[in-house]
Amino acid sequence: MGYCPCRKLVSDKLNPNQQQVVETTEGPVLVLAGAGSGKTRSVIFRAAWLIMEKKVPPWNILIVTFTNKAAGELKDRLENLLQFPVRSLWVGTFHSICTRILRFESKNLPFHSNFSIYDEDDQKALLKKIYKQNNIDTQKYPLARVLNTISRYKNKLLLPDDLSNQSEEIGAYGDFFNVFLNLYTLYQQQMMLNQAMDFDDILLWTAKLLENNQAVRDKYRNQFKYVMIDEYQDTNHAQFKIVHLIASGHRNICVVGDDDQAIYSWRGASIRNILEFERDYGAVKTIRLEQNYRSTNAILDLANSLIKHNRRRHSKDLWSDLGTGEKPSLIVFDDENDEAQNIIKRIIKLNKAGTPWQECAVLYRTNAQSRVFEYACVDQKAPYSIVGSLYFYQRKEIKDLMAYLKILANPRDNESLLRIINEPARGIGQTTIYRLISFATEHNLMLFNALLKADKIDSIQSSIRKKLLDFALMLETWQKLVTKKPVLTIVKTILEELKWVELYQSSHDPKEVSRAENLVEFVSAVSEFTEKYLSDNDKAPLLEDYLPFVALQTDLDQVSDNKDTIRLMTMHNAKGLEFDNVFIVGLEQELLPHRMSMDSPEEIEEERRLFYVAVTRARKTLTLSYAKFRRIYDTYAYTQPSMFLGDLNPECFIKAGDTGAILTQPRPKPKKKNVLTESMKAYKIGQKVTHPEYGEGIILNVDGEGISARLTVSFKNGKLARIIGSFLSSGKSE
DNA sequence: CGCAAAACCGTTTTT
DNA sequence: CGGTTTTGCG
Repeated sequence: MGYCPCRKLVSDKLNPNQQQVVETTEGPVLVLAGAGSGKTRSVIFRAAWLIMEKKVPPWNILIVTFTNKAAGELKDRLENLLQFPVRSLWVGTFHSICTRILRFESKNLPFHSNFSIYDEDDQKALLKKIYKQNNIDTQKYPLARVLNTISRYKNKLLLPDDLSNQSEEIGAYGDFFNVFLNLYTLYQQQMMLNQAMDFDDILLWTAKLLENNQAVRDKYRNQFKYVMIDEYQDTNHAQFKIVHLIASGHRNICVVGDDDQAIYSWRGASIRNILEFERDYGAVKTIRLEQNYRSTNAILDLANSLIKHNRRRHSKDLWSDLGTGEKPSLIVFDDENDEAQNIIKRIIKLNKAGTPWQECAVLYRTNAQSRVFEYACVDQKAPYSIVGSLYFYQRKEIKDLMAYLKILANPRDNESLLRIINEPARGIGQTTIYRLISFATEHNLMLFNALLKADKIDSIQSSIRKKLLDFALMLETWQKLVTKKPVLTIVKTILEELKWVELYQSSHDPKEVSRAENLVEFVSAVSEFTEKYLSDNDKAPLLEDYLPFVALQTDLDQVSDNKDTIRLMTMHNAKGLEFDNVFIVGLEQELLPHRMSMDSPEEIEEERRLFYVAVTRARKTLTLSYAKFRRIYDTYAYTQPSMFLGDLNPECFIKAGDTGAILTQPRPKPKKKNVLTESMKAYKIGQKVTHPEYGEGIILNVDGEGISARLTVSFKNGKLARIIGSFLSSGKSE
């Protein structure tokens, strides 16, 4: 292993500016990197350089990426380059890194190391309860607004106490503020009681810990001697603070960003962090990467002509030596179905001509737009993946199972306990729960302990007291396994003992049956996690290793990375990715820019940047489209083309497909529902089928008709899966 | 207490 | 439109 690949590779594979990024290891470095300018590559080489040339031990390096996926890829590529594994290197998102620190430093915090992590749904549920308990009007104080306000304060590192002390300085007065502050206070109290943190808390408590505890701060300052932050334009104040607390001592910090790609200001991100980098860290070496290695000039010209309409930006022009290439096109469709069907048709054509499916991406503004594309893919039998949708972990049954896991790891987590106290149904109703809570409050017990004393609650009739106690004892038994058995065993035990899968399976409601499949799929996900974990560790993961991972995991689609499928995703999700052929759809006013984001010039500029991000994902071809009609909720309405189309230099694209015919007829006629041949309709329960991947199986359930039917199939290999009819290859022998 | 029918309500984007 | 939460009855 004495061979050092770095020097030669750096001079061979990087341009002079990129080399500077790699070799400037000491002191603050600001890399202004345009889209496709090879910034990830520079970061990877820089890490390799530190390790190989500067002999920096991997555990002294911290790299923060924007998504878990990016972190995984970065580590893989780095190990690939180095030809040896770097287990001790810290690479991850702010949230995953902070969670790690918080768990480790719990003795210095008001939280124990197995604190729960609450997602947005959990937050809402908790806050709703607080509303109810305090008789607060949801209309007058909208939940979403309150949560959003809480989030904004947390990003500024302001807890309820800080607010009441300095409400004068922040100029917060009035009715709303008072009620809000009360809600915020109660919310934080409950979170503490439950030993739970939301996503913002994770950052906030890390920042507070580093700020207030010198020993801890020194420890991490010493540990992370070299810090690199990707997508710095999308960091918020809390994140800034965390980095600053760690890096302001040694000042070996390298941040990479592009103000033109800042698309998260709604989450508290501020380009201030880029603009003021010099002020924050002193003499900065600024390096610009403007050569684009991704797209043809036809695409870059269009991108440049778009983004120059933003006023607040560092002027820069991307250039590439990849030739002119094909001119982007703009296609106008009748309605959203027409758009989806035709785009997929085009992709199929590309595929027939030799383009892999995975080199085709459809990018849209809102998740809701994915549905029609999903249908179109099913209709036309094109394989697809929806990237980054929360689909899986957001499902009720998955969240229920997760609640079991959370309560086992963290018995103080009352929210999780209440979620599953009667799930699956065990005859514990609202009244009982109410009495249980009263008992717990009266005796100052956490709910779980109250449950263990259920036989002492006189107000509950004895048959139900027994049910409560049985439930409590069951949880207690499992709890004893938590530190001894791998998480996979725990999950399987829970499912088996509750007979949960069987319960859902035996339902007559196909939706319930699909819940059974999802539970089974969850086991696969845990199993997959276990395998991955074992490649980095010596023993199988415990529950406490799994929970933080899964709480911060939003896209399940890492799995489908190597699957050859069409990629459907939001423009936000496309950040950092690239494809040969990109289709940007729904370019209409109120969709892009979105109707919630067109009140101020700043918001419009952010929407424009979002469009810019989408455009710059394309390597070879770019297709833009909009529909003249679109259904929103239950009404069809005319649309207006996006104002951003007007920004584009008309010479940069070709307009096609607008016949104007539709205008003579205000309402598009409803599409004929799936035209199908008899043989295609023939899916029946009990029928034998063959799937290209899973082999032979028997249909357990049919949901829908024809090729778009969703089938529940039990395969010979033991797998239970939910499959779309068109993916089965044969259906004989009834 | 469980179940079915009936309101209800929501869509920006994500860690 | 579609999914979840609330309601009202057995």
